[in-house]
Amino acid sequence: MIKERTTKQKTLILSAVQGTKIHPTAEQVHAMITDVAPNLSLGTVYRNLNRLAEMGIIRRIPVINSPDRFDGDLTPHYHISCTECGRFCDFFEIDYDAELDRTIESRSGFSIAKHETVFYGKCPECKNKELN
Amino acid sequence: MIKERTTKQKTLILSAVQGTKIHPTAEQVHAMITDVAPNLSLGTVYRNLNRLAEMGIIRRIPVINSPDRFDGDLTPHYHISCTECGRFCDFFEIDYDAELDRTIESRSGFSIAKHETVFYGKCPECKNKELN
DNA sequence: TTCTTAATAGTAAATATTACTATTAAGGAG
DNA sequence: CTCCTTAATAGTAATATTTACTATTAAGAA
Repeated sequence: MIKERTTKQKTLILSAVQGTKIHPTAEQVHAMITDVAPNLSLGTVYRNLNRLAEMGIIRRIPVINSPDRFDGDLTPHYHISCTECGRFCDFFEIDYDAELDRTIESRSGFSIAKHETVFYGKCPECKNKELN
Repeated sequence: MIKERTTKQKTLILSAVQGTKIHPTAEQVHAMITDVAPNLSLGTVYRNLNRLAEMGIIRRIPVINSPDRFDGDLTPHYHISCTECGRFCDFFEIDYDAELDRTIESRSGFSIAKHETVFYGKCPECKNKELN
């Protein structure tokens, strides 16, 4: 019984997301791949990113003033976004609070799968630029 | 010296966002207002929502699989999103962790203005539907 | 190797958002 | 209150961003 085929495109897209720390947008994933697979279409990128995210194989992260970003690192962690330059990076030093999910669950009646937290501020570089 | 004019449209848009708990999208804000101001254009809604959000008068909340939502309630609080039906609501029972912002700040070098946290899961209604 | 059909490429279309321009109107100055 | 400057709007076009559609390709079971 066939359910999910392993195609070159799907493999490329997944490894592109898993092989970078830039948290690429769909457009960026497409650009990263077109040199090795010039015919790979943007629609295919979107379709596979969506599916991979739904399956929980990659993460989708919505960000203020940015298209959605994708992260191949499933280790629960938070992100920081620079509101000046758009720089977007991991923050591992504070642990993901899984306890929080259970608390919300018991108090809201929802079943909670996860939470996404993004910190917004100015990166060191952009802070410096403002001094000039 | 003029800097910011108070227009009917701007006032309407702000009070629409402040007067609801549905966390409307830009489109929804527009729909909420067109009965009292039929000529108010969608572009004006976007322009004002963006400005109000930049000024910190309202909040913009990006959500997975949803257009950005706006919240007139500036009280720091978190949100829950139902991944089945898209229902989106406040969760006040857990306090916003302002401490977290200071911790990230000192460890990352960023200056942090805030963080946005959205919990994802299934609302009680959607949980029930699945049992059938 | 054959065959079924999931998945793709290519394209069109829908959705979401921003930009542009003639016109309107907010509000300071007289 | 009236005039005047120009910020802001309406209306529209344009630009993302994302999804849908269809003929064709190719994964992988038999």
